[in-house]
Amino acid sequence: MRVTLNQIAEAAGVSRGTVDRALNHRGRINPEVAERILRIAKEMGYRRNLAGRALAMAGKDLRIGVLVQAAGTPFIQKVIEGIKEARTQVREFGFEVVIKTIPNIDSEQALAALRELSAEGCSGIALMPSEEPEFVGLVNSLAGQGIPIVTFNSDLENSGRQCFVGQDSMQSGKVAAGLMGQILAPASRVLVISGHPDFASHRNRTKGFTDELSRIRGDLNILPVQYAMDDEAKAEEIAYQVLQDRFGRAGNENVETVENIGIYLSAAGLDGVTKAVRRAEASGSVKVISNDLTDDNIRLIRNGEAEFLIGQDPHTQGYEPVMILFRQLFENRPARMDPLFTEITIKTRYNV
Amino acid sequence: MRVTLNQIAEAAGVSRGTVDRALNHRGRINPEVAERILRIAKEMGYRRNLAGRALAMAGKDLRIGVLVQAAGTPFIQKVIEGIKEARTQVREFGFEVVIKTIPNIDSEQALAALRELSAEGCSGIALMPSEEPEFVGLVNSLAGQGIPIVTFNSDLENSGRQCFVGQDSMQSGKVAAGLMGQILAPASRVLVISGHPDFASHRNRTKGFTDELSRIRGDLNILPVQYAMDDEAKAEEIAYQVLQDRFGRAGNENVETVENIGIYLSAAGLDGVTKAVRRAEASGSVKVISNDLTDDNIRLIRNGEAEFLIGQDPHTQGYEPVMILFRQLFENRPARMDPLFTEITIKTRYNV
DNA sequence: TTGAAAGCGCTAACAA
DNA sequence: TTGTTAGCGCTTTCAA
Repeated sequence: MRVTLNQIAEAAGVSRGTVDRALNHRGRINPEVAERILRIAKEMGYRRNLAGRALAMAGKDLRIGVLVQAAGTPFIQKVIEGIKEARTQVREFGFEVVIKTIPNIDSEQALAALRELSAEGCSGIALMPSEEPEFVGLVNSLAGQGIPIVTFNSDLENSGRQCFVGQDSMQSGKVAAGLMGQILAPASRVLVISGHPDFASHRNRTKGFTDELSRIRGDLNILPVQYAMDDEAKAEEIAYQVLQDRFGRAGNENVETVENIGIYLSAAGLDGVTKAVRRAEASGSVKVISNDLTDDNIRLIRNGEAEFLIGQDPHTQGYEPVMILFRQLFENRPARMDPLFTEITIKTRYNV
Repeated sequence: MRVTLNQIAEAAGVSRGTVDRALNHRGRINPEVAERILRIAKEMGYRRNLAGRALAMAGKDLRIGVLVQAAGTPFIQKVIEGIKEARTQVREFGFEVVIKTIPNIDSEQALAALRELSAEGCSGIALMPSEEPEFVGLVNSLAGQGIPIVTFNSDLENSGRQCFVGQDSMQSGKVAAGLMGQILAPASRVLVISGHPDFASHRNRTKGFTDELSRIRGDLNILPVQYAMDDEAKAEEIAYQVLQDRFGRAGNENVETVENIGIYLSAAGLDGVTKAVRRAEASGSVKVISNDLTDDNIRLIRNGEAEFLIGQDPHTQGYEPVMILFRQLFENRPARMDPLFTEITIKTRYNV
């Protein structure tokens, strides 16, 4: 049988309550007694039993709030799956997880939802932030009240938030650059299609990609970045224009077969690009690398329409923020403060 | 406050014990009553509280045994880390995890260790199997006694084991083939260095690789597979012989710069190959893909000595078997029977 | 600063 | 077949 608080109490000649105070640093205890108890506990090989703690705390109605924006997108759907998995785990200990979703990115709605979470008495909140001053103000105010805030997917660096869970976007772009550098023939052209210039993660991926690729492959011709605004049709047009340029509308006798064209998608648009490649009849010499393992993208890569997908582990982006808050509120251990960067995964048609 | 057994008992006009019997299908209950209770529980939105269960079961001294072979190798070290992480989690519920390690692969010692675990009264066992009849016999006998057995890293298909956690080696070889196919110039030569012909996972990776690569890249010249027996010096010699063949000892004026040489390591040996490449002064035109994210390999890929590493998630190979057994013994839910293949990860110097 | 005691939700042994 | 009851290890309130 494992060592319990009672056994330590007996060995130390004090009550169970005193042992609890010592072990959990609750104060209201004679420092010397505390020290002695700590020593005895160590000697006896004491390990806390979480079940006991959870049960004793069950009356407290601990509640974790989660605010999700852009809940309609396939990527965020996967994040939500992660949140829900964490919720079922947390629930089994008797605690609640309240999820508020907003279909798009909307700072008004985000602010309202955060107010609701606060009003509902959440003891910790995970959120996809808005950068509006009022929103940031509320985050800071909540943090000031001792409610830990964890940002996910997108960060809010200069705020009272405790930590961030999400991707290192710059590095994600570099990973793509490394791959592109491996598969393109000398002197090939490279087209970069990004999502939205206002979106930090899209910007950073693009920058990481172009910086690194020009560094390692000076021979390549990297075309100016174009923005598809997360619109498949737009992505298709951008890609088609570039492919056209080379192969001509009705076949071209001067095709150089060695050189090829690389396309990097730092946001949505793979479906559009696929159509453009078909339309331009250029499939043989185009190498495509895209972000995000959405169901559509997975289908496309299985079908050979892209060489690589770069993933950012959306499941973890949902799961970990909730669990970080849970552990912190439930156990009494020091909180995680440093950002948790999710793994950057590389997928081909063989391991997707 | 959440719904509890007591509340259901009250609502149903029965005792808590009866509700427990109904909800956990323990029998000794009137089927109609059980059905009614189940219905009421559902209506009230009952969710079990694991903390309560864990606490009530704490006296039972539940013990999970783990048998690890080849514990000295860097790869298995990572597996053991996974086992230990699972152990700390399981311990917090008051249960024990007993780990027995054997430095090498040794069926005698493995058998002895399994006997010990059995004698120590483990309620579930995770193990890296031996294929010796006596070992298999003991596995079957334990399974027959209702002790669930989970194999990991290496499987024991035709036995009473419940499920397997490990890699799909054949697919791992195909992933490597897909990458090699992307990065090799036309008509290049490919050298495959495997570990041991008796080792199923090495064999399967090699087969997956050569089959797939010859399928997708008929132009390549895949040399006969050679075995390095997990010996770095041997790997170095094999690689050096092949590289020699082309570049000559003291430089060669007829080097064709377009064509290159691909080396696939389906087991250990990257350090040796690296040395061979240096010795042959062939670094410019050699493309290396190796298995396993050992610390040495990570160092080498960071240093640019290989293009890709294929990982098999050793942490999960240790963590999951223990957790599968824990969940199964602790909760009363249906057990996992189908193999759990760990993710095949692709790493470059950028995302390792 | 310390002790005593109630109770968290559940299981299981025993009684009916 | 059902009810009763004694805990499991811990937290927390109240009293000393």
